[in-house]
Amino acid sequence: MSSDGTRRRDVTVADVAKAAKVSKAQAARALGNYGAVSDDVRERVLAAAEELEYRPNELARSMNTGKSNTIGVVVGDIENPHFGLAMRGITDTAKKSGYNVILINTDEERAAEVDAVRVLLDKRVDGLIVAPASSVETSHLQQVRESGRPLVLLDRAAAGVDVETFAVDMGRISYESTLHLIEAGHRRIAFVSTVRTDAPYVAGMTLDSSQISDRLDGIRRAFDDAGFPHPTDLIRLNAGDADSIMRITRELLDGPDAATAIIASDGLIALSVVEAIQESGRSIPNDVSFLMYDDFAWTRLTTPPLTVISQPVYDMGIAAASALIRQIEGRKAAGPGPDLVATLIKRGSVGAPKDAEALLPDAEIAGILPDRW
Amino acid sequence: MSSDGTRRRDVTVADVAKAAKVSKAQAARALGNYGAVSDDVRERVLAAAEELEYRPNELARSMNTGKSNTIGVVVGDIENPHFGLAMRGITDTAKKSGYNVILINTDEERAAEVDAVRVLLDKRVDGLIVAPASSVETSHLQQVRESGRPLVLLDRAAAGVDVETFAVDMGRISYESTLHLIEAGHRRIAFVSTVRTDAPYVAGMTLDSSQISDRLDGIRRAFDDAGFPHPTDLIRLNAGDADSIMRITRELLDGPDAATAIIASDGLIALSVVEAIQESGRSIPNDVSFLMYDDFAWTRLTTPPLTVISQPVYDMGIAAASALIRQIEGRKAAGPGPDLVATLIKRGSVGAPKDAEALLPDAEIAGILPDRW
DNA sequence: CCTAGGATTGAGACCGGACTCACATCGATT
DNA sequence: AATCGATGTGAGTCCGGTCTCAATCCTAGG
Repeated sequence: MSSDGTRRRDVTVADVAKAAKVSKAQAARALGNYGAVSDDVRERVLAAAEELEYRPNELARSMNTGKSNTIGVVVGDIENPHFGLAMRGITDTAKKSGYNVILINTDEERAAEVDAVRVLLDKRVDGLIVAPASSVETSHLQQVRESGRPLVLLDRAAAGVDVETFAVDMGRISYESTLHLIEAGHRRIAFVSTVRTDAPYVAGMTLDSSQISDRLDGIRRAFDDAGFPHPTDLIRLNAGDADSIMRITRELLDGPDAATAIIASDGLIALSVVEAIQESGRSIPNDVSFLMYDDFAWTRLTTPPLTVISQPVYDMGIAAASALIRQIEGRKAAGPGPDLVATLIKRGSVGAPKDAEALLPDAEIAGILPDRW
Repeated sequence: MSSDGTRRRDVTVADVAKAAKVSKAQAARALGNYGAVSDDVRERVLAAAEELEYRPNELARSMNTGKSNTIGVVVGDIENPHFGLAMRGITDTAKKSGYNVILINTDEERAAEVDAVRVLLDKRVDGLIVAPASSVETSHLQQVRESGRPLVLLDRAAAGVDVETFAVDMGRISYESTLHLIEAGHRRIAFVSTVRTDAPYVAGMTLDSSQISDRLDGIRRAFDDAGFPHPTDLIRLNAGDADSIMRITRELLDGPDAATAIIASDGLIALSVVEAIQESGRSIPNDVSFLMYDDFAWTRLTTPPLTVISQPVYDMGIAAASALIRQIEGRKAAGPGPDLVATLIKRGSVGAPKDAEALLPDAEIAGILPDRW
């Protein structure tokens, strides 16, 4: 056991003061390094503190400074390396400025998120970084706003919550990527996401995730601009666990009207989609083309290496934390934040569809492609 | 900006009490759900609280209960999915029991870890889960012990720190895996780890990481039992970033005495090793066999899928958090914890070495293999 | 030598809850 | 009707710091 007889009560300033034979106020001043303290007193206090192994109680300190030097982070799933990396950016930045991080995982459940936000507010964090599970039901975030506590959003925007948001322009990159697929000859392009919806997808509908809405918009615009109909039957939302994703993938690839290309909405989905493709005996990109969000290191290791949409996740974490801390400390924004742009990294998983003879790299498509391509 | 004129000072029990026309004590009782309160008072107080949107200040509460309902977690690298998953186990478990988690990343730096522990102690966390960067220099962990605050170790043991530790038996699984490679015909088996050492490796030396020491012991024992000399020249520690790992891998595969099999000490190392192998134009397992720690989903996606050592990381997180919370709440261990055993999952990345004609599946080896193989 | 003004210092209030203690209140018991 | 135990209740203390304020100490200028 630990007990060496004495049940060690924490050493407080009062104890140090007594040992140094000064008033509590003086001891506190010497320890806290504020106010006026004579060298003599300071020395005695510091010596006593050392001797007694005094450690300040941050809780008490926070109580009357009103600052906890802690920021709360609410994400859907840290198990997802996407958030793991963002988290890294956040903690690295926080540490540099002397802040700690309380992390709460919501499993992408709004109820859990509401709870998380409340708990963090109750714990008097100095500010919050939230990756909102829903971009629509955001009353709890508005409440944060009203509480006056700084708030910053990560990864996704939230309707009616006018705060700094650190996310990439999904519409743009989605458009660009879809065009890339269309240019390769694909018309039957599927999109698989775990975002939950009650109603089936229709163009322009409001989804719980602004991110996904934006991506779908990008896809639609690409098809529109290319002059082809957008195959909305291939939009698969509500993809849940690994099994369900694999099932969906098999469905997508079966039948006369099968998809010729699949876009996976995140790294976790990608794993199951690729696994299902491989299991079905199909090859990428000969039988199916594949494109995914997030450039994880392992995407270079598959055969062929995967074409991905790289997002500056670590930088997003840094930017979010920096901005939050700036707000906490009441400083004005020095300038526009860093450009958080996603880029399409073309590797080997996108090729021409099998029935490629049906199409040609027509001027019609080439015409709409930006010059830099 | 946010100010609607009033600089909203937090609503306190005193405010609620006044609004409900009762004493502060009564309001506190009604709100905190303790002591004796008449129905009438309770109703009025709760109504007033609702009206004023009262929220308790957890800091204040923690101050005089001495409980913060927060546990501190110190890991080397949250970006590493290994810890991401463990973290998930921890947060899931903590949430169930009403605890929050403060996460600190140490970058595997001991100084940062010492700091982290101190900060968390100062913040009066109720307990700590640490994945110690060093299994040797553990004075800061002993101090935690002395402070009387519950402590639990994750992933790695620490010398002189007698607390519950949740890690798999690395010696056993390393032995088993090495035997698997030896049985396949390998004699030149390399091991790549990022663990830092000053001196070059010699058998039995003390490393900063008990985990790696145990693995190396396992390898050595396997070679001993199989009756072959352990090629210590292929033990590569101090592997740093991706570039350095790739360089090391190339060295390992070059020359007349090249390695015929490589064991990667974790998922991050594995990525670079495999990339280097592929880049060098070699194929797995025809030119090199490969084995790695941690069964990440992507390891099934490479060609061939990789043979891995699966660790119950999520369960380790759960077990660690459960045990810690049990200690915090002063309960005795109900029984032995769950068995945290690693298993070798044989997939396609281990084959016979190229010069396989030199050897045969001799009885000598078969003899030492456990029956269940 | 005297005094103004800055440097030191200690007492005590305060942050926002939890909790102790002494003092009602009240129905039930005998 | 007097008594007793079980509630109810409010005043006030405490947790461990920060910070205000008035008092005291010095030292240099006059």
